[in-house]
Amino acid sequence: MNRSKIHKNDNAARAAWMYYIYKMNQDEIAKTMGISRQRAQRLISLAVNENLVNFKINHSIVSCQELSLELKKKFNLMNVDVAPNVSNKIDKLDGIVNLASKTIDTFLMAKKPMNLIFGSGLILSKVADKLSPVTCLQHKIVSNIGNHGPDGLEPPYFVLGRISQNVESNFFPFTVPIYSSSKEVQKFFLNYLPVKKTIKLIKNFDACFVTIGGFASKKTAGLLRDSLIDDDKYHLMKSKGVVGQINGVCFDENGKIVKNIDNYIPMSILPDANSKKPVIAFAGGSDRVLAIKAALNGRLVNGLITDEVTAEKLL
Amino acid sequence: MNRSKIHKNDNAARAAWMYYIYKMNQDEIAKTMGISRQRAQRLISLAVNENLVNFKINHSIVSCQELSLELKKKFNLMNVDVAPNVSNKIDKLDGIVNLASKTIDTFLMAKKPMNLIFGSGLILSKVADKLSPVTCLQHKIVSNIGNHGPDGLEPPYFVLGRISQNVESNFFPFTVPIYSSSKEVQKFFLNYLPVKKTIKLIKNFDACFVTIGGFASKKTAGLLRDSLIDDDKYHLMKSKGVVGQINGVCFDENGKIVKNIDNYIPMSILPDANSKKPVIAFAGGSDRVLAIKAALNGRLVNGLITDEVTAEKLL
DNA sequence: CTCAAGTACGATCAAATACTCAGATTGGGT
DNA sequence: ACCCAATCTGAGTATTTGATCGTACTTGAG
Repeated sequence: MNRSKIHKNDNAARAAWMYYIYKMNQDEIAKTMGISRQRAQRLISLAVNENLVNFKINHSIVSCQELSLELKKKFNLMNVDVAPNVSNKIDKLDGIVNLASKTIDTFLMAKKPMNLIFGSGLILSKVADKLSPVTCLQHKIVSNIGNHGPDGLEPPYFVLGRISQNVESNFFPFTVPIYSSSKEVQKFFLNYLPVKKTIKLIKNFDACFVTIGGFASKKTAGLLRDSLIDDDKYHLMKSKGVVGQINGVCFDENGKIVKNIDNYIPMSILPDANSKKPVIAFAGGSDRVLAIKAALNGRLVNGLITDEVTAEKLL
Repeated sequence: MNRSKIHKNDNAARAAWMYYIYKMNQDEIAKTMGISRQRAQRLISLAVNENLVNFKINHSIVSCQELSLELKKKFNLMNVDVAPNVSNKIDKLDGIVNLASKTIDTFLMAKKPMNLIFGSGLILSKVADKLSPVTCLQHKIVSNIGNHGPDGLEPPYFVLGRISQNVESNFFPFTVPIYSSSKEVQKFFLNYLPVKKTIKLIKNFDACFVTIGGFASKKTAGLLRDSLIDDDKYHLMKSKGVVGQINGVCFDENGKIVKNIDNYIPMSILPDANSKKPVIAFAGGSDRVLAIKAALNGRLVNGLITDEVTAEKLL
């Protein structure tokens, strides 16, 4: 955030304050600030786009509330949030993204220093874009998924980088490949000092946020779609019973991690969800129900933010 | 909150969610919910009026931020919040009310059981109306100002009652007069068992919220305006150096409590602001600057929520 | 059952807001 | 200093939202 942007945001926040809190209309705001009405309109819309304005609906929509309680009970979870579903027109993910970013905002605002661990995935990267601008130098923000793909490529969702667009904090990327193709490579990285340090941070986590990837079809398997694995590997994995993955770590329908996949040693460190600390998954969509259910049953996570339809299917 | 209202609020919340979170327009919402556009509009506006929608501006407007830091330092305060000022057209109080209700909302949401003490005053009653609907049976909500005036009249701002419109909790009114006119009356109430119990709750407070009343002129002296005292008493008090009051307890320009006013024994119990617990005043307006400054100097409170102009005058 | 009072409804219109485009301004690079 | 590109601006216009009003429906008392 550069200086001029801060100055602009200041005006935007002021305009938004007048609009949403004082309920003034754009004409009045324009007059008060000595600008044109259009400019006032643009400031307000800027404020909304820059996530300076938070809309919170302060009423648990009964059906979502109920779903969330049932999920909590059935899978013995710590945190569950269910976003209302609407029509198919609206991207289901938006609701999850909104609730997720609120949750993370809360952690970021906390005064107590924490190690906050972030995985990867489409939802998480959208969430990162939607975080409220904040400075929280007390925390450490750590990635628990490798920062390069098999060919040295940058993986598609560079979550930490996106977070740093909005949040001023201390960032610790995980400088390993998403998966190693040999034990030698794995060994090297596990003994590489910067990596060792990051692993220590991850193991001392205070909260962890991940997405759950599906495996049902070629289209829904994120790993394949993002060219992190090829067709052959995809089929090999399926034949070994893989139904989903978190940060590249594959698991079967019971949530048991599937090891021994040739040339595929996932490097991500998944925090222990049996601890008292939250390990929250953001995931939804009917093509992922199986994967989510497996992850919950295997207690790979202890919290879930999802949407109404998915929640119903999980029960 | 009766059953039908809850049901209605449920739809309202859903509509508001679609409008503010999913950014759908009223036409789309109407189609999705199978209702007319007008009805959708009315639901959204209902949601806003019922405080189901919270607008939070997530950006410390730089000048307000600075003022708040300076105030904190100058008066050694725990919490300070400054609402941006706009034009004279807009009621200055609205900004204070907004920040204040957010603050109180936070306390109400807390899981830890607390004794929350509420005083009286115009701002506080507006704040009460603006609280988000919530159930918090873990807390005790206690009044520390008497619930009847000198002639048995109900005082103008029945804050506890207004809070209970929005908040489901345990309420403890303070069943004494705002002030006693004789030591006998005072003595009776202080020994009256229900009162003793409430006093105990007040002394064990976890947070306390009050307003600061001015005394500068007949118009600005709330006590007089609300017919709790008469002209004679007002002049008597002024002659004794009174510049402001909290819950009817009068103090001079150093924030020292003025006692020995004939036939006027305020019954309110002001919590100790030298403790670590927050005692927060909601107050603003140029006619109250003197009173606010006195209260801060005398450390009758340890936190303040005010507006930009007042903050500047305090420095 | 009937009537009156109050509430809800949707059509219509006025007001407010969002978008578009063409000209103006700014700022970085040579 | 000049130029180009990018951004910003305000007028005009399209879209969306809010308010009014008369009708229809609901409710509760008699």
